[in-house]
Amino acid sequence: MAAVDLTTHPGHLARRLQQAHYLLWNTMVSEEITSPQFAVLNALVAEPGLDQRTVGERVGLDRSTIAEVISRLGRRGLLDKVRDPQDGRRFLLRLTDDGLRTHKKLTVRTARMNQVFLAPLATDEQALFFELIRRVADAAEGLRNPSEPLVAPS
Amino acid sequence: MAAVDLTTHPGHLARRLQQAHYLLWNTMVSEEITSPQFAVLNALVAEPGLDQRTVGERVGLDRSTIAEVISRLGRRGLLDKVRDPQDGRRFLLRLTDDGLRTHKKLTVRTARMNQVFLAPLATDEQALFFELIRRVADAAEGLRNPSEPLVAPS
DNA sequence: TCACAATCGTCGGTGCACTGAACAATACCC
DNA sequence: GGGTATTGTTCAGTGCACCGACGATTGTGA
Repeated sequence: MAAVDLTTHPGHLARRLQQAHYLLWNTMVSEEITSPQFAVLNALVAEPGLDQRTVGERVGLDRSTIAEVISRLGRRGLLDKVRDPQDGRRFLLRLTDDGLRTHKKLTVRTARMNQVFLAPLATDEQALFFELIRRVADAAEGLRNPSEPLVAPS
Repeated sequence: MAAVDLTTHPGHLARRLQQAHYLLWNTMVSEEITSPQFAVLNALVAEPGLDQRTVGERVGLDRSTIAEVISRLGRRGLLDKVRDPQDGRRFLLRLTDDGLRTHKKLTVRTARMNQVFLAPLATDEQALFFELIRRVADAAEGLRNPSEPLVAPS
């Protein structure tokens, strides 16, 4: 009666998109390393020695989640945690040689997977796909922080 | 060095999009009922008396996940599970009055949330947004079933 | 200097999502 | 009619994702 068409609900579409990606990742990239784990490896390739919180910021994960992901990567021997001698609250993170190798290998496979994933779209549509999703995600992300005012509050 | 730009990775974008949606849903729709739970309510408004597996199929959840979601909705008194007298394996699902009321209330709020969520896009861009995501998700979903052959195998 | 606030990490709790295995009920086929 | 396959549900295990609370460390201001 009053039922709604979920195909016009962005949340539902986003969930389905992620499921589809999860499926393809598992078959084409790795069954061991997940996509968020790869994102963490990638962040540490770009900026070795980051602390945990900053890595979470880079890849878009909160403190609790990033702690678990990092703990799994550490258990697999892909990264090292060392206390920051300058600031005893932080752990400095750095990839091991194994971590670097893994990142390199997965980078190749991920590129292949992305091609397959985006194959249904023409090249210009792919660019649009990225842009539209990014705009929506950025805007919603912006609603989270109460928009730091341009003028300092009294 | 060999780090990759995650903003051109559809999986990463999909994850961020869903996080953004989760955030907005929590603040604008409900802190109790989640988006997948609403999808289940909606499926049962459209087709009362479905069994668990079919509901999962409608909303895109596997058997394990749908079982948990339904168990939570049942615990909240939003739906009833009854053994199918015709087929003792199934449970027939039906919303309670409370479930119907909840669905109605959330439908209104969800519509408002979708407007806010999609506000960064012009109307024609929103249509494109839906179409592009749906095409990618459908295609990947299609890869899952090994494409039932048109000609029966020997 | 010393109390107070901010920051980093951890822990507990909830919920989504998948796989693989087990179990019960039904359907099918000889 | 009875053995076998199929189907619906559940359970155990793993992993992502959030929140709120807590302890430890650092930074700041009176």
